[in-house]
Amino acid sequence: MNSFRHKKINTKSGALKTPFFMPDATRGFVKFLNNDDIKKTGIVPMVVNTYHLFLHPGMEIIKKAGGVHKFMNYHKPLLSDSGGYQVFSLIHKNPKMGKITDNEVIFRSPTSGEKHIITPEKSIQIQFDLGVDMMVCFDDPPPNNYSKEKISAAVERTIRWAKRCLIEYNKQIKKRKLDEKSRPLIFAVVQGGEHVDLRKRCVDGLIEVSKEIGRDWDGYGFGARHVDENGIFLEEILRATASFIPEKALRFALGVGTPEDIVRCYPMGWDMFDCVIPTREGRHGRLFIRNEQSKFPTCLPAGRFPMTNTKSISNGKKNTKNKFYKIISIRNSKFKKDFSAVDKNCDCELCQNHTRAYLNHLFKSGDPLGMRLASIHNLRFYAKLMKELQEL
RNA sequence: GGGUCGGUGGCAGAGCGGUCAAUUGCAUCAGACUGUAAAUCUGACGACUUACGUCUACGGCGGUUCAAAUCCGUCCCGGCCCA
Repeated sequence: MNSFRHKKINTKSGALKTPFFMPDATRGFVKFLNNDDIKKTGIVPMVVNTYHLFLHPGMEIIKKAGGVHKFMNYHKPLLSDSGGYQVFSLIHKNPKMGKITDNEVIFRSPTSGEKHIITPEKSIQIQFDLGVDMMVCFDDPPPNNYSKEKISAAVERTIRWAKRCLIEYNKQIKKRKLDEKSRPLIFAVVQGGEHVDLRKRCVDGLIEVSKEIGRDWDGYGFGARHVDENGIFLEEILRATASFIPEKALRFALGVGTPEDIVRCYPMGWDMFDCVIPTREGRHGRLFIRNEQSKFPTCLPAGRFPMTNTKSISNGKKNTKNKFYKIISIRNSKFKKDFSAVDKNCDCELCQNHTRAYLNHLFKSGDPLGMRLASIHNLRFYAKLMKELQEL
């Protein structure tokens, strides 16, 4: 079953081989890093966010700049998230932040309090204006602990919205005279929480939509959270959902994840990943280090690689045994006098030039340089991990 | 020498009779983070104890009071003003 298919996809900004990881450049930048930093990590595609860029700097500026690539001066593949996640992270988590109706979502800007209405059509229009290479349907990702009824309602809404997105997509393609080569790829999103039957229903509904409208989805995303409330990876849900998705479509595990989660998802058929973890954890002083003793990835295809849950249910503590990597918190006092490299086998700017003691000092001093170097290191870790997966 | 204002936990700085082992910030020590409201957030932070709790603490000593970081006396130390 674990067929390691390496798909090659073509976008107007270049080709990509799966699997690949995209860091989140939500507002058009990866915090603390410039394009040269990104390039040196080996990372190529990135994710930008429709809602955040719509708010600031606003579409007038982006259009005037000639699209988000030109604005960022980043001319490699970019995927835009639709703003659907903000329905979850802003509104579902805090109803004061806006309102969801069947027709639209009213967001209250977290910064200004200003109200903005996003509809599926508007999200797609914005994404075309951004000029990205890959776009995502506007969806409604409910928290996994909602009742099954509520999650089912979100599934149906997500399907209805996907239809509106696809209609708008076709409209924009026509209006902008785009062809197969120049059009952005479009991804539907599968909701359904922790319910396999709802995930199945969602994929089926999305397939129906594509038949009805007469255009296949280029890919399907796994929506909402892929871990339960205890942080336990929803292995069976991810596996089942991947199996429901049409074989030739791309499978995008939105928001996945830890290195461990990515490595687990890939054999299930997931091709693309994005996550804030490498950069956010980096900014918070947590550095990923490859475990030399680990036999990964050579034993991965055989399915014998230890895929321990990050947290065990019984005691809530981390199980780091047999992991192929570990994480150090560089702010911990034990690194104050540690003059070794963060990872002596790493070729990133941090590990090649500085000691743990120095990075500890940078973090203790609160200087942005520490956060930059840590982000670079973690992205380098992810880039190398993806390369290994690509070579399986 | 006279006057005056002050001396509080690693630092800064609240409290000005009981609800004070003492607000808050910083520092320190841990932890969390999964389609980024995150350079954020949470917890611990006098000693001993798993905990209940006990002890020692608001410059020193001595008073007043059922009760003092808080009131009084005195001494020591510091800032400012006058000689």
